[in-house]
Amino acid sequence: MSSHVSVAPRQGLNARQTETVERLLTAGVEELAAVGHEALTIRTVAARAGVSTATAYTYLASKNHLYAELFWRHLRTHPMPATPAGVDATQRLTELVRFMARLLSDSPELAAAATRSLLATDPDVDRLRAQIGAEFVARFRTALGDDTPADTRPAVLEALQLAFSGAMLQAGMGFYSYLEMGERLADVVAAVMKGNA
Amino acid sequence: MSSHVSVAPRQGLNARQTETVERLLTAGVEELAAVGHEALTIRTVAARAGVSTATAYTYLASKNHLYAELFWRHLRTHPMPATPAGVDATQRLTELVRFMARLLSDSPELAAAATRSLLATDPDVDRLRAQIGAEFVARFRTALGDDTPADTRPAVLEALQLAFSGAMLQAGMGFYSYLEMGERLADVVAAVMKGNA
DNA sequence: TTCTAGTTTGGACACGTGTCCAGTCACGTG
DNA sequence: CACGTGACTGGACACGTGTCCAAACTAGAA
Repeated sequence: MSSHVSVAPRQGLNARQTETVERLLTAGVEELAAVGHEALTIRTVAARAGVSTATAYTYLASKNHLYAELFWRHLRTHPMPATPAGVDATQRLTELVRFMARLLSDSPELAAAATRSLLATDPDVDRLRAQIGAEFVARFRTALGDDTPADTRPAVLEALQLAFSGAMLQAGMGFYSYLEMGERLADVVAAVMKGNA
Repeated sequence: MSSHVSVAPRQGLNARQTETVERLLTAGVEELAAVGHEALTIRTVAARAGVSTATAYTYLASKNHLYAELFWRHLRTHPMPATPAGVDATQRLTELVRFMARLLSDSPELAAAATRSLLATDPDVDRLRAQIGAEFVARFRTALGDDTPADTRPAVLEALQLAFSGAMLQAGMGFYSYLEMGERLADVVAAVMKGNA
């Protein structure tokens, strides 16, 4: 147990704590939509949730932790949809990057905030960073399937996953929208898979 | 002219101002090496430079601006070396990603700080973000050369550049070292160029 | 119903960030 | 040398972040 009570359900929160956490996270989503990720403060989130700041900090180590947690939940509430049979890897990957781009563009403030917050060094963010990273890898691995020669598969997987991370960073920096990111990544998928399908 | 006197030389700083800026940036590098990017404060940098905090803020809009500026200078003091004749694109790109990885691993604190700071939204960071982004693209474009078919070249360039950005983000998140990043990217280059050389 | 223990609270705190300002300093010009 | 102007200063400020704590509240068990 870290210095903060984790917000992950498997840590054994009782019903009362679970309700407090849910109120905080819901308030986080609402406050983020209302004022954006820079103007948001834990105090305003706590007020919106109807709890004290001290209670908010019982569950949220930091603003970074809040954003990482919200992003993780956003990811989990948007699992990768199953692809129809008979679709090759390039198509699956293309669908995936478009899907992920839409998921990010549904909540651009959260995506940008999370990109930044996942670079933070506190232990609660560490855990979420690992989970989120693993989820990304899993989605790309599933989409890539076994269509690539086994000797180049790890490098292809890494190329795609890094390109996705890079695109997320670029969109977060404001070079283009998260939605446009999907189109750019579709072209990248085509280029990467050209010699590797 | 922004609300802060830009630290870029072409903005016409006089000799006295130029000296003050140089002292601040040198102090920034030293303080970063001494205490790391999270513990560093503009106040300690100012003290190390022998100027007041208010003076430091005359030239530096924010801590983010300081890191972006230091990173830009680091890039510029490490221009991409010329490659010998007769080297193909894959080899040039491989050398480039290794060179860039070494450049980043020379100053991991700065690299991690800059990755985060370049996500900031203040105008002084905007300018540096554009410059740094353009420098990355230019380096990859030069290394890629004309060896790739013209129809796929933009996507290949983007794939490589995004993979580099993604790797930088991952290293900044602590998934692996900046030096290891070079080896990973070398494999990625090979995979991407496989069908595109 | 009472008791106990865990949860939450309001308020204060230390610290950092960036801003502001009247006064001082430094330098160039006449 | 005196003057004017821009650069710099010390100190105070407002605000946000995260921590701490004694007291109050809540819920479950006996």
